[in-house]
Parts: sequence; C-alpha cells; structure tokens
Amino acid sequence: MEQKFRSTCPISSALDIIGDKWSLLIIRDMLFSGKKTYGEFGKSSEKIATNILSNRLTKLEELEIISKGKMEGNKKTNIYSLTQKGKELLPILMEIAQWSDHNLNDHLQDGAKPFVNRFKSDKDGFVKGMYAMMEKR
Amino acid sequence: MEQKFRSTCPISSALDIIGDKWSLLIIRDMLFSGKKTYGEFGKSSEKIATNILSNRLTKLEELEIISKGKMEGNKKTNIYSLTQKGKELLPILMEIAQWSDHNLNDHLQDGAKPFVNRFKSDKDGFVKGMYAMMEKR
DNA sequence: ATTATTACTTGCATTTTACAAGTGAAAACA
DNA sequence: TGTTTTCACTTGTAAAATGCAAGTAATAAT
Repeated sequence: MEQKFRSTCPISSALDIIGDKWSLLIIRDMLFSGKKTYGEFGKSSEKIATNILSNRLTKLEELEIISKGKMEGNKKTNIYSLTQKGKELLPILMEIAQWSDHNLNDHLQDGAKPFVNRFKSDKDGFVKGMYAMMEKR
Repeated sequence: MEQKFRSTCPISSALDIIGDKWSLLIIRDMLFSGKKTYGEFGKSSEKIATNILSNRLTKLEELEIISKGKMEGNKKTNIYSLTQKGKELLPILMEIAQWSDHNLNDHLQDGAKPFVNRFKSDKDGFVKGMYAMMEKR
C-alpha cells in the first residue's frame, strides 16, 4: 500500500493519512483505553469489521504511527503500540472531543465531559499529563 | 440524507460527520482562504469532483456547519458561510496542521510554517485573532 | 489429543468515490 | 436582442472502498 497525497498542504496531507472513519478510532482506543491487541480493537462499540481493522493496522504501521511487537512469552498475540508520531495525534483527538461536546450535545450520552473540561482549562497540562501516564503502563 | 452515528462517543460521532477526505478541506478553504462560492471551492489544488462537492455542501448545510445564502444583486451565485459550529472546527484544523508540520515534514512544501508557529506559541490568542479577522470580511 | 483462542484472510454484496459529460438559468457581450 | 459565457449544479458509469459472513492457520489451554 503506497500512500498518495493530493497536494502539499499540511491539512490535506494529514487527511490523506487519517481522514477516514476508522483510523482515529483505533488511535483513540490506544490513547484512552490502553488497547494493544487485534482482539481488543475488535471489541470497540463501533464494531469495526475485521478486514478493515487489519487493513488499518497495516497502514498505520507502514506510516509509523503505530508499531507492531510480540507479547512476551506468547507467540500468537501481537502488541501494537503508539509511536511518538502516533501519540502526537492526542491534541487532535481532544479538540475533536471538545467540538463534539460543544456542538453535538443533544446526541451524545457519555462520561467524557469531565475529561473534556480538564483539557479545556489547561490544554498543554492535560496533554503532558496524558503522555506521562502512558509511559507508566 | 440522514446522519447516522455509530456510537455516542464524542470522537466517533464527530468522525461520522467530518471523517472523510473532503469535508474539512472545504472548511479549510472557508477559514483560511475566505472562499464562499461553489466555483471557488472547485478550484482548490486537490481537485474535488463536482458531484462530491455538491454532496458535501448539502451535508454540511444540513448539519448546520455552513449556511447557504444568495449574493446580493446576483440571482445565480450562492454564498456559503460558516456557522458558529463550523468556525469552531478551526482548532481541530490547526492541530492537524501542527501534527503535519511535525511529522510529515519531508513531504510538505508549503508556506504554512509561520502560521503554525504562531498557533503553537499562543493557541487561544491565535484562534481568537482568526475569529476576529473573519468578522471583518 | 481435543478444543478454544487469536489473528488474521477471502469472497462477495453494497456503498462511496471518481471521472466525464450534460443541463438550465442567469449574466455578460455583440 | 440574440448569442455566448458563466455559474451551479445533475446524471451516468466505472472504479475503489466498505461491510458482512465465513473460513483458515497457528498457538495455547484443557
């Protein structure tokens, strides 16, 4: 799979990579739920199809947004981790969450509000705190 | 066209709306280039197909991210404007631009860097400045 | 030795996207 | 005033992406 870019615009180029309905949900599950394995990703409430999940994991790995490793003492379970490039998607996800919180309120029913509020009141602090937390798990 | 949501997650729900390769590019052109008409949107360097452009404008209007009006003294040119809901997509676009600036540097060739740097050094100030500027045009 | 789990792949129907051409009304021009 | 552009789309069709169900192969558990 070769990545194609429509232009040299930074926004357009990012969308060429993550501009679909599934890639950022995988990243979301890694960032916020600590998911690591193919099986775990398949269990999200949005029910990603297994072939699409496989395709996206491959793409994200090729783009070095995630990396694939083996679980110690287990030869069949693969462990996916976020690279630095992948972790840096966090602020994008938080701004998306904040936008939804502001503008999709009637639809949502979720415990994400306090989370979003902590981000709003101190964006840099929140992001740094999340990065620190990820080191430990 | 009825909007469907895969879950009540804020991130997933936002992606159900703007998670494709074109919607945010239209918003980009409205925010950063002041584009307003169907013809102007069609001229972006990414070459959106006319049927897709039409489809996205309709969707974005239904979702009240943009609104459609008439140009004064002209019965054929339509004017699309961002609603508040649409303007609030700016921080998402800026975080995307910043991510690309950090992580896609070898690919990009664009004068967006100083722009991104102003955002990085003072995010809230940058966003407020942009909103103020948009009032005037 | 058998069953269950994990991480996928495959085939096919449906939906979305892309490309090219066409339409109809308003505006500009001769 | 008649003709040509311009503008904002729509339509038809091929190609690509997505969604769904079932299947496979290796490892791990019983």
